[in-house]
Amino acid sequence: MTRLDFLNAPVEWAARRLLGCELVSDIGPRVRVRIVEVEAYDEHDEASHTFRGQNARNAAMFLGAGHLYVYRSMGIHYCCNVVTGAEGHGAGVLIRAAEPLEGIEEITRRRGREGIGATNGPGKLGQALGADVALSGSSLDDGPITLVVRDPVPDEEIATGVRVGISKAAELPRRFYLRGNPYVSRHHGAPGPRRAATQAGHAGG
DNA sequence: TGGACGATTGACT
DNA sequence: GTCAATCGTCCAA
Repeated sequence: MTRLDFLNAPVEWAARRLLGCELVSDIGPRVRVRIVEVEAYDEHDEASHTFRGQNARNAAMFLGAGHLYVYRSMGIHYCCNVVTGAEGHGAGVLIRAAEPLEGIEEITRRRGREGIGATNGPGKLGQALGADVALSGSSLDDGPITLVVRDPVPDEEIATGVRVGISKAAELPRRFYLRGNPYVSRHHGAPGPRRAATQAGHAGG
């Protein structure tokens, strides 16, 4: 039992609950960021790494709520996920973007750039936190990267949209972000944060 | 054992 | 707006 057991819940609820919470990395000089954009994935989701069952890469996703899952994207980038749900279920929340709160100098050093562009994407955030696959499976309760739980964000501040960069189940509205937050990622193609609020944001309220 | 692809980013036009 | 970088994992044979 840990203070993160509340993440043992439906992944979409957990995803919304994680908005506004903070991630603290003590891998190097302390870095602390506030989560502003997430996406939900679970084992029934064709776009999820866990859809085809457990394997060596995604084993961390089956460890249960409160663990960290890190994977490599496009052979280059590292992306961070918060594992949710019960042990053996293969559900988690991708942290897509965050707002730097502490250790901004370290983030700038790792990223080679500063400002909004330093943490407004999943690969960027992974680099800013110093994450890599060696951290996959570690505990977010007392591991090198920890989750700081904050008060829930009011529903009216949460926008909903379709997920980014996937080809399967791309229509599912399982992306959640803080409405109007400048650190929410922008990307090519699909409706971005500004338009999603009017096009795909019905579920957000 | 070999071929295709990916929960992305950044540079260039 | 368009495209290259880059490599582990998965699926087919």
